[in-house]
This record gives sequence, structure tokens and C-alpha cells, in this order.
Amino acid sequence: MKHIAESTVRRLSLYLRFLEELEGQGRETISSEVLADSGGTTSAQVRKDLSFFGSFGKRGLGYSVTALAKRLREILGLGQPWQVVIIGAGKIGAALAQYRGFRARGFHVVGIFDSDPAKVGRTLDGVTVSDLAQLERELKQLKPQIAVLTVPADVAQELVQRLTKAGVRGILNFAPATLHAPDGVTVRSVNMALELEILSYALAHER
Amino acid sequence: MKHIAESTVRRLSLYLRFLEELEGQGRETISSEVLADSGGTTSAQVRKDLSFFGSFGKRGLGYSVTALAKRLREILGLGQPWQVVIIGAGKIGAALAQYRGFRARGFHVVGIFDSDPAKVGRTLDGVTVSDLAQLERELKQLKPQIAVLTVPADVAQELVQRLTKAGVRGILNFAPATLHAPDGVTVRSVNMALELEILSYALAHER
DNA sequence: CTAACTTTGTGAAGAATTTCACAAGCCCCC
DNA sequence: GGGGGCTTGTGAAATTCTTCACAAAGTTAG
Ligand SMILES: NC(=O)c1ccc[n+]([C@@H]2O[C@H](COP(=O)([O-])OP(=O)(O)OC[C@H]3O[C@@H](n4cnc5c(N)ncnc54)[C@H](O)[C@@H]3O)[C@@H](O)[C@H]2O)c1
Ligand SMILES: NC(=O)c1ccc[n+]([C@@H]2O[C@H](COP(=O)([O-])OP(=O)(O)OC[C@H]3O[C@@H](n4cnc5c(N)ncnc54)[C@H](O)[C@@H]3O)[C@@H](O)[C@H]2O)c1
Repeated sequence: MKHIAESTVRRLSLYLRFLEELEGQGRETISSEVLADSGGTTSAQVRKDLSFFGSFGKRGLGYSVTALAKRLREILGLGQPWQVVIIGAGKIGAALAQYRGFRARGFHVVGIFDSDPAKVGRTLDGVTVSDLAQLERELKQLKPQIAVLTVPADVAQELVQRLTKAGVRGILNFAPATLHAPDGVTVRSVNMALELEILSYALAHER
Repeated sequence: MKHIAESTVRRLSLYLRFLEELEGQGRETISSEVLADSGGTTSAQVRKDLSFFGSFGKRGLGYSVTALAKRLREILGLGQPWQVVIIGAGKIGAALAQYRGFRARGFHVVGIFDSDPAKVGRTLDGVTVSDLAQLERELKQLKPQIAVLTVPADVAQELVQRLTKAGVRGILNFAPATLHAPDGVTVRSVNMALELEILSYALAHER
């Protein structure tokens, strides 16, 4: 399959969110035009995005809401549930562990780890925090595909190593650090301070 | 000034973070090559990014770490402190309110608002949570340029309206909603579920 | 059944971004 | 003070991404 740009995948996720809303409302079909508005883009862009994966629409009518949503879930890999572990049960890690939006999308938090004895043993939304020392041992059982890193920046890279070795294939990092992983392991970083800085740039350069 | 791509601004922020690390280590100069590695890009890209704003380097030598960091802070609008309010003192709002990384970059949380009486009156990192009903009255005093939205998705848009009317010019939104704001107001969204979905896409399509 | 209308799918054009590649500038050493 | 060695700054080329624009296909109404 041809390489698909991240911007395209991002838009597909937005389309899917909107389609699921429409599904709830019992709407049956939707045009690329309306779908475009929902994601802040253009109808041509929507059609082009979808065309990478096939042709799902009916000319003169639009797309079947349920069929397109189903297809997008497959494309995005959301047909199956994913097992997720969270490393770092601090403020942001705890918030994420209790966040309903993940489970709703098929991301199941199956384990939480922390190195602080004061945090170990606590339960967050039904999952007990384990000691980081048990990481490798427990991952053998849990077999998560994805890890969320919410630890201080200076230990993030070493955890990437350990997680990778234990078979984790995707990492979502919240620490402000540039991380490196071997081929076959995908690392994405969410950097909130950086988002504020982009805002700061925009405000400072207005007009 | 010519329009600068968001991807460029994003990289400038990364360069700045690395430069500040180097400043701490007392390093005096740095080449585009080394700077590139830090941000996961190429030396040509670094030089091109910087060239939009002038020429700061010395051929044969590289860039002065302190001078470039200073210049980047100016470019990014970090020369001045920004006043920030957080709307929604829930799990993620509370985590952000207590996050040290924001203050370190000159983003000062000066107010927190919530509509839940149980949350009002609590203190997070020295700032007391106010009743949302007091929003307009208190914003007149606080005059924040930036608001962080950590409320449920279905009330996010109406808060954009109120904040905009009260003079806020930049909004960082964490709710999974596509928001619209008038010209002159910048809205950025951080969508964590979407980040996981992009990861999911990558894992599902590997090789 | 036909005609008017709507909307898709997609090449081709256009715009934006990244990479290439190299002349020019500066440092350092002899 | 000249030469060798680095590294910048930047046009030009290459690549990637978005928009345009329209034929083809389907719908709806009469
Ligand atoms: N709080 C926020 O709003 C926020 C925002 C953006 C980024 N971040 C980043 O997220 C990370 C966590 O932030 P936080 O505010 O939750 O901090 P925190 O101090 O509340 O949490 C960090 C947790 O990691 C644990 N930890 C430390 N070393 C560990 C290790 N080697 N293995 C496992 N766990 C370990 C600590 O015990 C602690 O529980 C930091 O890198 C921070 O920069 C936080
Ligand atoms: N918790 C997470 O890890 C996480 C991750 C990604 C996105 N989000 C999003 O962030 C938002 C908040 O999530 P949360 O987990 O902190 O939820 P939460 O329920 O803990 O917090 C929401 C807070 O907003 C307050 N609130 C509700 N309506 C309000 C209004 N009109 N004005 C002011 N405050 C109001 C509530 O009282 C509550 O304190 C949601 O949109 C959620 O989807 C959360």
C-alpha cells in the first residue's frame, strides 16, 4: 500500500468521529461536502482522502454513514481492541488512566506502572498500579501493543528501550523529550508546552 | 512577514528546548547539523527554518547558543509572560494547572474556573478555583490572553464564545470537538484519542 | 423513459514544503 | 597573510500535499 500522509490519517479520524455522531442520530447518508465541514476541510479533500482506500460512495447520493464508519474503523485499525499500559501514575498518567474516551475507542488500559512505592498498589478505574520493577514480568502476561509514557523526561528514553524489548510496538509519549526507537516501533509525542508555544507564536505575530 | 508554516514553528520550539539544555551545559556554539539531530530533522531544514527570520549563524562556526535561544524566544513570542486561565478543573484541567512545564516557559496560570460547586473554592498550585458564573467579571481583572479548555465536549463551543467576547485571543482545547472562533482568535486542539488512533493506524498497517 | 440535478472519483494543475548542492564567509593554523 | 577546512545561507530541484474541474454515474421528478 502506498504511503499515506499523517495529515490524511488525522482527517480520517475526524471523519469517523463525526460519522459516529450521525450514526447515533440515525442519519443514513452523507455527502463529502457535509463531512468536509465537520472536519474543517474541503469536499475534494474528503474524496481524495477516501480514494486512497477505495471508492465507498454512490454518485448523486453520497456515502452510507454506517458503511463508511465501519470501513474507516477497519482502515484505522480500530476493528480490534488494543491493549494499553500506562507508565507513570502521576497527575497526567492518572488522568489518562481514568479517561473514558480511550475505552470508547477500543483502547483498553490493562496495566499501570510506577516506580514510586507510594503510588504502587493504588487503583485507578479498576486497574491497580504495579511496581515498575515488575514491568517485564507483567508485560509477558498483559502483552500490550501500546504504551503511554507519562514519566519525567529524563527517564523516558530508557523506558522506550525496556518497553520495546518487551514487545510493545507503539508508544504515545507525553514527556517533553525527543525519543528514539528501533524500526518497527512507532513513537508519537504529545507536547503540550509546545502547543502553547505555537499559540504564543500566532498571538505574537497577528496581523 | 511571509506566512510561516506550523511545521516550521513546531521545529523552532524543539530547537529552543534543545538550546536551553545546551545553555545549561555552558556550551557556546552549535551547528545546524547537531541541532537537526536534536529535533529529528536535517541540517538544511534547520537552516531554512531559521532563514525565514534572518541569518544568525557564523559560517565555519555555527550558531551562538545563547544568541540563538534569545532570538527564538523573541520569534516565538516568549519574550513576554502570558496570562493563562484554565476552564474546567476536572482531572485533566487539574493536572495542567499543576504542571510546572508551563510556568517554566512563561505561561502563568492566573485563574481556574469550574461550574461544579464541589470544585469551586479548591486551590490548585496556589490558584483558587472560581465559579464559572464569575467568568466575565474575573476576566476583566485577570486579562488573560490565553485560555485552556478542559471541559466536556458539548459545552466547549459555548465557552469559546464567552471567552472570545471577554477578550481571550488564543484557546488551547482538550475536548474532542471541532471548534469555531471569529477571526483574530486562534484555537488549537489537542486530541489524545486521535493520537492513539494515528498510532493504531500505524500498527495496523505495518509492513 | 427522459431530463434535470446531484455528487462521486480522479487526473491534472497548483501550492507548499523539503531536500539538494554549492558559492561564499569565517575560523584557525602555520 | 595565505591556505585548508568547516559551516552557513539560499536558489533551484524534487517531492508532497491540496485544490480544481469535469466526466461519469447515480437519483429524483414528471
Ligand atoms: N501534568 C501535566 O499537565 C503535564 C503536561 C504535559 C506534559 N507532562 C509531562 O508528563 C510527565 C508526567 O508529568 P506529571 O505532571 O504527571 O508528573 P508527576 O510527577 O505527577 O508524575 C510522574 C510519575 O512518574 C513516576 N516515575 C518517575 N520515574 C519513573 C520511572 N522511572 N518509571 C515509572 N514511573 C516513574 C513518578 O513516581 C510519578 O508518579 C512529565 O514528563 C511531564 O513533563 C505533564
Ligand atoms: N482525562 C483525560 O485524560 C482526557 C484526555 C483527553 C481529553 N480529555 C477531555 O478533556 C475534557 C475534560 O476531561 P476530564 O477527564 O478532566 O473530565 P472531568 O469530568 O474530570 O472534568 C471536567 C470538568 O469540567 C467541569 N465542567 C463541566 N461543565 C462545565 C462548564 N460549562 N464550565 C466549566 N466547567 C465545566 C466539570 O465540573 C469538571 O470539573 C473532556 O472534554 C475530555 O474529553 C480528557
